[in-house]
Amino acid sequence: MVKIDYRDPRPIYEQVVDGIEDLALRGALTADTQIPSVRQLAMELSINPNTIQRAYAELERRGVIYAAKGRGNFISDDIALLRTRRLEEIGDEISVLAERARALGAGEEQLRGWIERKGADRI
Amino acid sequence: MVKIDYRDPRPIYEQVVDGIEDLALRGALTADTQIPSVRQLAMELSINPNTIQRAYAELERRGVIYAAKGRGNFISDDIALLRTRRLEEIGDEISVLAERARALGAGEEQLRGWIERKGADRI
DNA sequence: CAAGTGTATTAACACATATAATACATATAA
DNA sequence: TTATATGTATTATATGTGTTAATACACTTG
Repeated sequence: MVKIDYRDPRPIYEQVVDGIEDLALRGALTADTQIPSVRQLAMELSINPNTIQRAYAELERRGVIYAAKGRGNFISDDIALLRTRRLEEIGDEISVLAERARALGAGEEQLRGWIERKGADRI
Repeated sequence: MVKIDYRDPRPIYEQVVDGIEDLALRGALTADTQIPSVRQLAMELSINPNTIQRAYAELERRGVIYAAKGRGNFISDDIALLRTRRLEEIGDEISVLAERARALGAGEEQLRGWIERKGADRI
């Protein structure tokens, strides 16, 4: 479901949050799909249940999942809205970086080069 | 010289590092310019000298400044090299973000819009 | 009823950040 | 030389965050 990278300086719970949010936004997890229970994912990743608990609480706060006491946690509907919001955030980040790059002397063609498709296009 | 934002979650020493590095890379501080002494900047920002000490040590490690015992700290030469390196980093960040945006369904014209000049062009 | 679920609480530990109080060596100006 | 300002190092303390640990309770399902 998710992978923890211990060389990543970010806290574990944040990696779990981002990992599951990413799966949901990209459509790998569809609406109302059940995700692993707190204890189950804690076992799988060999970390404390409280840490998963915290990650799930944050995912619920963000509207990525909803919790049903006694049943489990499930991917939320309205993922499309979250995806739109996330794209806006990414756009803002790119704009800020572009502005900074210009301040350091980057040219327009250099900027265009950075957003060109990079990786080998696997079919 | 630098401003501290206490709503910024980043540690103080990191804000000082980034602030001075930014001034140097953008040319607001030129080579061999003396920057405030450890105690002086600590007074000005109302923070502990040890915190400035740590920031300056990091700036020296990055090659942004050099220290002369008994004299003070000064902006390094070879800022041009650092600027090039920083631009490469920004380029990498933008590429990663662009890739993520595509994965979430962003189109090419949307990506181009994000890197277009935004703020009012002050002359 | 039993097992699995979410949720809450309290304690303990590790680590990073920041402050505080000194101390020492070096450079510069009086 | 002396006084002052500089960089640098050390030790102690406090605080916040992240994480683990051990429970406990309420709810749902078979």
